[in-house]
Amino acid sequence: MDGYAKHAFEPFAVTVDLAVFTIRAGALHVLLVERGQEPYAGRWALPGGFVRPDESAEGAARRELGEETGLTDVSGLHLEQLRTYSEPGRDPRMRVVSVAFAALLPDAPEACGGGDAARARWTPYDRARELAFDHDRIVADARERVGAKLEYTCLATAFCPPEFTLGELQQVYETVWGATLDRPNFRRKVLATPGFVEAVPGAARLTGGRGKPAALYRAGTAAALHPPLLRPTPEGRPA
Amino acid sequence: MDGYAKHAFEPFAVTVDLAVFTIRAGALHVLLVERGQEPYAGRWALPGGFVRPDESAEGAARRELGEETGLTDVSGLHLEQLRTYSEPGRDPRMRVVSVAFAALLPDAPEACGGGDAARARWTPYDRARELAFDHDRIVADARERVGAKLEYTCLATAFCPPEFTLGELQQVYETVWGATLDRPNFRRKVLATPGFVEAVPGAARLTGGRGKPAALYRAGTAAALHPPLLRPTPEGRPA
DNA sequence: TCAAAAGTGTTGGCCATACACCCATGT
DNA sequence: ACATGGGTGTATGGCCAACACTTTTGA
Repeated sequence: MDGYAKHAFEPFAVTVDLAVFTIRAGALHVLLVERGQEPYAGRWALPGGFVRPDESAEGAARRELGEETGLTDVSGLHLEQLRTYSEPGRDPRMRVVSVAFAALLPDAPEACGGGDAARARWTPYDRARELAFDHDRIVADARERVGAKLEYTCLATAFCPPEFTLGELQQVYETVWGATLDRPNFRRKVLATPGFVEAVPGAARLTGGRGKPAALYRAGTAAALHPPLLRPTPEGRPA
Repeated sequence: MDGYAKHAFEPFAVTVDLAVFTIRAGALHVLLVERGQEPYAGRWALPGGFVRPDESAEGAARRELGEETGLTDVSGLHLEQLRTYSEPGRDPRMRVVSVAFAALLPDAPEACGGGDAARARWTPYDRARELAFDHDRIVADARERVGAKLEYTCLATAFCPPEFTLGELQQVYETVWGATLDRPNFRRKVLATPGFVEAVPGAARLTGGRGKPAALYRAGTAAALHPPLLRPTPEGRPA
């Protein structure tokens, strides 16, 4: 931080890029926007934009999130800094350093595509390929981070509406991890963690027609998960 | 990323800040430099500097790490992006966005204080207070991250010289966590994790004069730790 | 009456904690 | 001889995966 003067640096542009996830129809989806101009015109990309002079990167990310999703109250949504991508040449025109964020939403407000992007669309994660710039990598990093964080934080509730059933919560895990979990054990683990979820005293909701109505829960106040809820070892890992 | 033009942004300065940790005399130390000019002249700060036009933030961090520590081969050392600090006003003069890194070194090359900093010094973590800018927060974030990563990665070997004893490795954990661990159990857990450490076939080294000579180990190739090595619950946590 | 989903009970095995104990070296 | 640190053995208890079972609804 020493030895700088006004001319000691070349100006950098600082942007934010957002990997916004939701779960729809049992599949992980990510919000993409279609680029209207070169470079990468017509290609899909992560939403994002410039950090303004008077705001932090977090502020910019939250503002963009609101603009792109059309959500008015974006204050309570989970937004997490992922990492910063700074390779020279990641934008062909100029030096752009981008602070990437991961955001999690409950099943999506269908409306999206406000802001300055041409179009916006929820895309199944598996089909979010060949994105502009280095966004393929960013979205892969974000997905890995989200998957890992489900293990040891209470993050999964961020994918759920304000009131949800344990079955829905379990589907979040199963969708993000691509694995199936044992329902009785999942239930016990969640309920055994104080502050993960809290029961809603009143009603019970129908699951989708068939089956016993499930109890409703709200997100609790805890942030960390002790002990963690580990994803099943994919194959013969020593653990 | 849409809608930019050469004038669409105010120039930001982009810097890196490094929280470089080592273990000395059984205590966690962090590398600090003394600032030679305003603001915060005379105060201690994290080493760091501007990202140059032709290098990434990682490249800048590695370069600064070499300059500040005097290490010539800095290629194998653990360097990890922590997060980016971008609050407006974190530097009183101008808009500076800083990408912070955490680095881990084996017991320190005594020589430090090259580069453009006035002086540099290894400081016990507990005395690294009232640093310049928001560096108090950065160093605290870095310490927390390192402590957490010891649980589920093989990172601890980054604090050790190329060949080390299990006792030294255990001291890394005990120092960073501020807890004592059971030696037999620690040993078993480490050896039960394939790729964490590998035995050095040849010699055994004296521990410091007294005691039975300890076997030597090298860092293995594994990155993750399954199952994790959890820090002892400080006090009656439900886990 | 059956299917489907929620929820409860139970058991067996694994692992980790705690601690006892032996080994090798310097003083 | 003893202190010091390295290393091995072992048993108890807790946790968890697996699965059987009951409950409540819609069709």
